Amino acid sequence: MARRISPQNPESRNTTDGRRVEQQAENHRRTRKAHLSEIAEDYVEVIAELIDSNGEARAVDIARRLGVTHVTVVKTIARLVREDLVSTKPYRSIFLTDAGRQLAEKARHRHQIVVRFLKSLGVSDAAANADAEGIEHHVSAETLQAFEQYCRRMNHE
Amino acid sequence: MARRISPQNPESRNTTDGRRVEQQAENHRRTRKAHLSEIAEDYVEVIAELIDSNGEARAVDIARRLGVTHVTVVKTIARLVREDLVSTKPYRSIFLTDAGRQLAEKARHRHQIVVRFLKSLGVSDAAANADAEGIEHHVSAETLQAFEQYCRRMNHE
DNA sequence: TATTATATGTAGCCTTCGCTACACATGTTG
DNA sequence: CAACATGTGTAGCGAAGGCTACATATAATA
Repeated sequence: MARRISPQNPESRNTTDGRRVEQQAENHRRTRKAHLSEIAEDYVEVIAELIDSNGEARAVDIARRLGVTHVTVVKTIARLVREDLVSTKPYRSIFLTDAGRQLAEKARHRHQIVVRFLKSLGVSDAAANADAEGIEHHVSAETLQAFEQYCRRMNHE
Repeated sequence: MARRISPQNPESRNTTDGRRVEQQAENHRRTRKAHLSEIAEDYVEVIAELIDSNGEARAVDIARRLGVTHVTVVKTIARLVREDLVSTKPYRSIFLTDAGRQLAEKARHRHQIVVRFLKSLGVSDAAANADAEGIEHHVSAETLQAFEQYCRRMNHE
């Protein structure tokens, strides 16, 4: 029976390795935390879209666009109100605060860049749109800039 | 007071628009669902790493690498056992099933491609590693292929 | 305006990932 | 082998996103 190589010992715990492991942990922590913001961004993005096209954002429409029930929307909106991204009044539609509008703008901007970038790479429209939905939330400023640069290079030949 | 543009009417509900909205909803649904697999992939990836380097994967080591407590690991591992990705015995370390090993291999492969791709684009090592952690789970087969192709083009000068 | 259709809200449930605190098993070492 | 360190397990909590079922409010229309 294969027993422990380095038993009960927190793996090869030299400092170099420890730092690498801590870095890895930090990346995972960041990614997990990002997940909370992702949903917030999706909501404000959709809300901004709806306000632009319909003049207002109603819970049912948000629900339809996100593919959830209106109950889920109501609950999540409550969180976003707590976080001061949107505001509501009972039985009235949903508004963005200044912070919410800013976040929506940022999200939309990033989203567009990612889509454009993927298309420039030769990815189909459908896949570009689908993948961007997931990717956009995990792109650092540095990477986003690299995406933009690539698009520019492609356009200027 | 601004009243409804198109009151009580599920937005401009012509068929064309309806299809677009349904597509958007579907993308969001997929992205949300992906989140469950993400965590599974992170776990099997780390477990595979640990088995390679240490000969075994212990809960504490997984915890350290993912930046969570061992309790969280134990709980999540229970789910992965239910999903037949890993197997355990009380007070023994953690093993991958065939399905788990396969998933780990796939995840690792994708992860490497994404990192390599980002670096080829000119992104720093740190950012490439950090962003890949989030991006890798949202890259479709088609996009992954585009990434690989780009890397190949870069290497062949 | 009364009826009906649609939107919003509330109650209460599930699941998942987090956590702390404490109990118990296993390994290491004097 | 006893004592101590370290790893594993369990109880019980919170926050979030999801849901169904039902109640209530608002809007459209006969």
